[in-house]
Amino acid sequence: MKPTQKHTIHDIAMRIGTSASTVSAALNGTWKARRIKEETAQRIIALAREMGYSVNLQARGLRTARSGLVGLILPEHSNRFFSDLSQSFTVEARARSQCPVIIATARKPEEELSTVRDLMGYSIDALFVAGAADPSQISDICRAAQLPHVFIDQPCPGAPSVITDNETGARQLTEAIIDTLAPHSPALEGTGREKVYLLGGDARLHASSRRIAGFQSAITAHFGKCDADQVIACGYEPEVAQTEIQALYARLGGLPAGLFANSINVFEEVLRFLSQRPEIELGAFSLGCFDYEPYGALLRLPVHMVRQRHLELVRTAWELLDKPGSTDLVTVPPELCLARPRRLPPEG
Amino acid sequence: MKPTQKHTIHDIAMRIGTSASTVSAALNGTWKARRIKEETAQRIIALAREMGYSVNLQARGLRTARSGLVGLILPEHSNRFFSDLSQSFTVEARARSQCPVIIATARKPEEELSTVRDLMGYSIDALFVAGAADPSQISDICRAAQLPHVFIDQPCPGAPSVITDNETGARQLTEAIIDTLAPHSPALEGTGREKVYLLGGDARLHASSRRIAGFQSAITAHFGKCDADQVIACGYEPEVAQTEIQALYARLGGLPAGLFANSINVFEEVLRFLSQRPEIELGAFSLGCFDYEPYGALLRLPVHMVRQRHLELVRTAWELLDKPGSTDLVTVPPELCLARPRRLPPEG
DNA sequence: TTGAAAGCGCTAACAG
DNA sequence: CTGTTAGCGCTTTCAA
Repeated sequence: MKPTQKHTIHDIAMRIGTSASTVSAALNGTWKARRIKEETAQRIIALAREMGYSVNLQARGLRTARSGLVGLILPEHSNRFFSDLSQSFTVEARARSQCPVIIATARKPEEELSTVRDLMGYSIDALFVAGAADPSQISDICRAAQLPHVFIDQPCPGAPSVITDNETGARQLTEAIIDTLAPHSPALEGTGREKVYLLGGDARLHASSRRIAGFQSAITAHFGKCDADQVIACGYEPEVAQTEIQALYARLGGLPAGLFANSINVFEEVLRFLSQRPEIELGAFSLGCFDYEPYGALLRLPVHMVRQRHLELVRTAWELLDKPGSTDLVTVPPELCLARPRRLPPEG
Repeated sequence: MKPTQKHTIHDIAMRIGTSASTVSAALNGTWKARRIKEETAQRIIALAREMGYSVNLQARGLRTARSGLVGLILPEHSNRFFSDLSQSFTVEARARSQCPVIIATARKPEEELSTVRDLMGYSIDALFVAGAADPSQISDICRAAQLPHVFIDQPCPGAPSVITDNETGARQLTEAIIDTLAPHSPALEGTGREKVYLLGGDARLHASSRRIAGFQSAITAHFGKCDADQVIACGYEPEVAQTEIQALYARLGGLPAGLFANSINVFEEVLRFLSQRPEIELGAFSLGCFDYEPYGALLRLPVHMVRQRHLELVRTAWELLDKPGSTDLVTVPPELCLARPRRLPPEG
């Protein structure tokens, strides 16, 4: 109960009357292989516990050229998806008796690189990279240092990557939006208000382009065509999204039949806009979000959501690491979270 | 551009034609103090960069008995407050050129302790503990190992702690709820529906008890008294909170004039309940939440919120660490996030 | 202005 | 079954 000073294996060796290497073996579990007498091992272990001894992992790491640390870099902590990832990563790391080191790099390429270098200085055993701004440079550095690494969410050409199946997810989400469309109203025909729109995202990015493809395929399957104006890939900036939703509303002279919000930020802006509209308008509006936010389920307006399977992503990433040399791009289907049906029609 | 193998200061020393100690000094910044010729230092630095060299921090740490790592343990990542804390902690750590190691311990005391021991094995330079389930044991271990540590959010007697000023925050939140109460309706007098209630939390916990005190003081100041039944400290379990809100509604025969949700979980249950009520009932309902959730501002119902100042908490914690031996309990006032006034009366 | 040498605490041959 | 020895890569006296 009072491990006042830092003890070393030598202290223990001395008190037991044995050598440091025996103590080391007893304490790190290799004693069976080293044919240490069971009783000796137990005595050592018992004393160590009594003294409150704990190994110096820096020393061990220096000697073994490993560290027991596994890194995860991600853009930010304050984001549901990434904090879910952190959670899963922590659980999986500990299950493998590794110590997770999670660092947010603010979507800045330079910060990503310097963080990677930092982590390499600590001899981390592996690096996970989620949502990287600059995947290939990171991969270059890791490869040069022979550091096993894997990308999550944002893939890297030539390096093992695991991402969500954006196209399938988008198709399913679009179908759900279509399924909850209000009954067809001839009055709206030709106004553009009878259509479903996709808002947000950057068509040049891998993820967005797949989502757009999924959206278009579902729309075409159901309506026979998908007009160019139904895809508003205006990026991820909240201000821009807000402007666009307002513009769309003005152009159509009201809400469209349905909307596919292509990211949590965009969704937030849509809600902000909707919170200013009279409830009556929402009655015939079908909304979906490609991202997950539990509060979405608490709105009075039903919202379909797509949720990335963070645990699956992390587990798959670890598996990719286990078969070295792989440059696979693995895809994990997301989870579709359907809104419960509307309970309270606007007329109360 | 191709740092293929791991280099050491000896490699550099050899190629420059100098000694390892000179290289070491040149690279770690002590070269001025060691009176190394500027030109030598620069040549070393240039070559190191060219070779893509990076120090082995485990070796440095072993030698110096430090590590450059600072730990933060917290209950979970998937929680707005804690992920905000992680974010601030990361920024502050990097500003001090330390490497943040953030680990979630699932509110399990054993996991907290084993994580602390793990981290101590890596010779972390300091430990931050947020929302600990078992503060005093953690503090004991740290003190025994002479590891500087500080508690955030959940204080520890006898150890430096920084927490939010719960009483003031609760008083302000209650006042905000009172300020937005619907005009007094004589019909409700005596039914209990004219009162404001506090729901959730555990009166035995430090934080809850301060919040209850703040609530009662604001209520008493305004109404002249605060009945015992106005405080429903039913814990943090969502199921229980859901039951309680339903029971309250049944008992009063409708929504009360106002409600103080004493945690994010409880708030979520309140919203879940409200999402099932017709909008017309919400017109005369005043809601506040002691916690912050950005989606709260996107609801059609105005919600007042109290937000802990995560950056302030982290900064203050770091300051406490800088004046060693302190066992202060420092309090940081929270931020009151007032709902914008109701824009859309129920009649649309 | 610099180099040599010792050693941080541990592990892993290699001898016994 | 166990002890001795030789480092892992770095920092830090101490001498020169």
